[in-house]
Amino acid sequence: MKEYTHPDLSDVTLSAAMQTLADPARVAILRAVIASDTGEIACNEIPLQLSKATVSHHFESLREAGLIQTRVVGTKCLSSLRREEFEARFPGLLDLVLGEKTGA
Amino acid sequence: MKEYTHPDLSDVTLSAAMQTLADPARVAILRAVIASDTGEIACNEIPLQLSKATVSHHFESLREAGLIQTRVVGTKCLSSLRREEFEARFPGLLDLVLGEKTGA
DNA sequence: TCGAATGTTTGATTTTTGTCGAACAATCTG
DNA sequence: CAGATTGTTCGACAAAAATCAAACATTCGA
Repeated sequence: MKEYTHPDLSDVTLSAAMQTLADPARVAILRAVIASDTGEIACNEIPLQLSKATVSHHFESLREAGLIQTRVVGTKCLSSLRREEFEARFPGLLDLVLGEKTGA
Repeated sequence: MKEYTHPDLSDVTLSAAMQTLADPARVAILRAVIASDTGEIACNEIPLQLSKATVSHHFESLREAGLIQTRVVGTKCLSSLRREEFEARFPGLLDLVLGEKTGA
């Protein structure tokens, strides 16, 4: 549908990353990505009671924070974690967030 | 001046902690606390161009996130890190934030 | 080619956050 | 006690963030 741009991790500030990860909805999205069979997930497969506009915005936030990358496949766009890159930039942060009990 | 309450770290959510640490001004306060000789610092000793009302609010945020503890000494109140407790609750998080280059 | 599926974008609204000045409260000191 | 010092609290306000519905764009499939 459109071309997505993915920032270089060196351009992502810790504050920005923290802010992005501070929202439970976005963490839920990350969990859903990980829980998927393929490691990729489409916007409409997210288990959240949010409008698709809102979900789209959250995906954009995650993209800008260097947490996910998105590719277009037909009419859908599949997002996956940029785990290694993010880990290299902010060691331990992602595991800390994902390891937490849901809802925390 | 007043009695401060400090939450049990088990009542602090990761989201709340992340949100608190996502603000550069609050991180700057934490750095100032650490850089102090005694490990304690008063509100008015913070190297920030912010009104005392704003600084007071930031201290409150840090307190509610379990990051600092504050005690009253005469007319001033001295705040110090709850480093071990916070570390036990969110391992690695504080070091991640403090290790980052200023301004990030 | 037409309709269905999938997201994005726009415009609007509501909430939350950061900020300040001014008034207030508590405590020390002279 | 009077004044100075140190913070807190109270409005107020602006900026940012989260949210939605509706309109739009793109692509797949029949």
